Amino acid sequence: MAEKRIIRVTSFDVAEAAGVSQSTVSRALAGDTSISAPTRERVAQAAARLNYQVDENAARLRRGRTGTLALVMICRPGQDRKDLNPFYFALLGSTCAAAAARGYEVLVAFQDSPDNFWGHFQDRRKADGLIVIGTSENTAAWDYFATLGPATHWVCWGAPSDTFPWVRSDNHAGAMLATQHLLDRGYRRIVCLGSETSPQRQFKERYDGYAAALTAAGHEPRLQRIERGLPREEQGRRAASALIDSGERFDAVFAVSDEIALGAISEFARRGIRIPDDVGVVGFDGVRAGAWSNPPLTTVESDFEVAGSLLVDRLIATIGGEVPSPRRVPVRLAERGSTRA
Amino acid sequence: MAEKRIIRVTSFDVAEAAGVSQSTVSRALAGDTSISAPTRERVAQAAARLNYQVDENAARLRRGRTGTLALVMICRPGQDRKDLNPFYFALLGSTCAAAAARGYEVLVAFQDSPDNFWGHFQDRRKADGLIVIGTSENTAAWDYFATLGPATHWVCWGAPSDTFPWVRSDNHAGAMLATQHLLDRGYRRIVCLGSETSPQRQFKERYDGYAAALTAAGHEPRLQRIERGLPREEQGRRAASALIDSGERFDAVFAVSDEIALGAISEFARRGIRIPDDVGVVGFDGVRAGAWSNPPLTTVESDFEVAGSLLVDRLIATIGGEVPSPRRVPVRLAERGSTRA
DNA sequence: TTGTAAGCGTTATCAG
DNA sequence: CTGATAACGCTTACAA
Repeated sequence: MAEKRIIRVTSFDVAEAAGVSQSTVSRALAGDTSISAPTRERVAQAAARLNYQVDENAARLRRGRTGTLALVMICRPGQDRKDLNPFYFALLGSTCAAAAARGYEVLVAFQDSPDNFWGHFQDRRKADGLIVIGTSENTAAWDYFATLGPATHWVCWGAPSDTFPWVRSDNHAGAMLATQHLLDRGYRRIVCLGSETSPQRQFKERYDGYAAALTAAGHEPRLQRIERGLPREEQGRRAASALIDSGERFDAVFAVSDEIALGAISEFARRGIRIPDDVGVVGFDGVRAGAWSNPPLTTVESDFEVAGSLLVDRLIATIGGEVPSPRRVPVRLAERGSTRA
Repeated sequence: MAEKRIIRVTSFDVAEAAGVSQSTVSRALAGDTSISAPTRERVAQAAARLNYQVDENAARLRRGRTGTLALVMICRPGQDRKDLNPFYFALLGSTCAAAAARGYEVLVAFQDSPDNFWGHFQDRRKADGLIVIGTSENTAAWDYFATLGPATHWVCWGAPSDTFPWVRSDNHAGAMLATQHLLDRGYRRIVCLGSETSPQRQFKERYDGYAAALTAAGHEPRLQRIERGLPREEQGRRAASALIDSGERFDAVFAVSDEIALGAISEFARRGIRIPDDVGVVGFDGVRAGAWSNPPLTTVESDFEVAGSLLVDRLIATIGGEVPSPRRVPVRLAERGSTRA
């Protein structure tokens, strides 16, 4: 036992300084009500004087719980951190905030490919549960996380299938909101830029919402498909280009994501099409960049504060042994300049 | 000892299954070279069969190290997570990636005000060290972190003073790059939108770089001050407005941050000033939104991948007992549409 | 090359 | 209300 080790103030030292037993220190500091006020005070003072802080590893070892949630952010392989959809970053932030508000800490990991997929946070007692956030496009990642044992406590955002324990935006309602807004502004030939077959499940839901609103108004839904495997903005540019070249008339587009919408706007501008006069554009996500585009992008925003809270609450419920059902995050329309006033 | 507790596979179980002692299991799994190949194999198989995973809390308690770095993101009080400068999010991502590459995990906390400032990650053995990232505007936060004991291992990005152990962009060189670019494009009356007194230390360095480049070229530096306490974009709008109203001639502005530049661009547009023909604009930071403004913003980008690596490397060096010196992150100019081609 | 045994610093049970 | 004391599951010095 001749290891070299930094000297550490332990609860024994505090006990000695306060003239009580070590277990009393533990109880006093943990707020156990059975400890008398004067004792508690003496212990608190001694602890403060000695700069004592509980060793969380020892506490967790003993308790069997960590008070930590792991958050895995799934990226596209090789993708620059900077090009990650900003919505996910906002969600990361609100998740951390929600976790903190409930007394949990968050361990964050970015994962993008099979050589770094790893979800054994709970098995290793690094965390009590797992939140997985990220693009459904990375199917390998979802295949991996689907293999986690049934004892694993977890929730996810953006799951490609309903077999995952998910929290999601109310995509259907949001898409209807967007479509109805376009109709209200007098647009009639409204095309959806998106996909009904993308692993990005949300896209399908958004398309369905769009189609439902349009059909209800007596119009024909029309889908301009995005090409797979490209950056979203490029998908938007190409879809817009293809739409123009098709020769079919249209006066508005609903894009299933802001980045697609932004790409479309730039293509329309390049081809001399004026927004919002010739063509109206609505996106989905509420990313920051949309506020700076020309014109600023009208979009459907998810309440990402609610999203973070819902993720954390669901996970904590799961940890507590409940079997919570999937949840939807409410959305709202942010009217900006890409649709007529 | 009648606690209810979930049954857990321990290294004893693996030892029994493999027919070796518990310490041999520990060594075999840790890759200790003294263990013979056949034994190692038998242990690995048994562990796999039983789905055994090391309990990190026990391991850390014993080792005295956590293999974790804490990252505190300082926000403006009350600020929406979404309005956080996107550069910080990118930095968060690259820091996590750099940490993972070096075998560390990252515990993330967002903190904004005195009631949630907290830096005792190391004292509580939750982490081996601390990375603090955030706006210098939150002076209360920096006051707090300055009180951490000298034994605390930490580094920060965006410190308001040189007494902090920092990593920073090469602001001076970046500002010179931006200014020289404007000169090369034929702009002559170049005004800086910024501040030399902001707690945001980087702003002063950027102003100095701008002034140095301009002076070297035989021109007069000129500063249009931003008003404190407003959102950056609004600061940009007002500074641009004040500059126009001053009546003094100018043909370009160098803004000390992209968000200020973006605000200025929108004000120039509102007042009928054409960019880049009437006025050239350069920003600093390389935020995503700049790529979507009208016209897209020419800017100075820090290499945030390097930034993350540098933060992590410095911190690990500090943990290892070294006394590393401050480091600068290289920058580059991203030429886009807000300056003449 | 492997086994034995001593902690790491808590929390929780039990007794008083 | 408080004090002994037994784990929690691992890593590592030491012995064989």
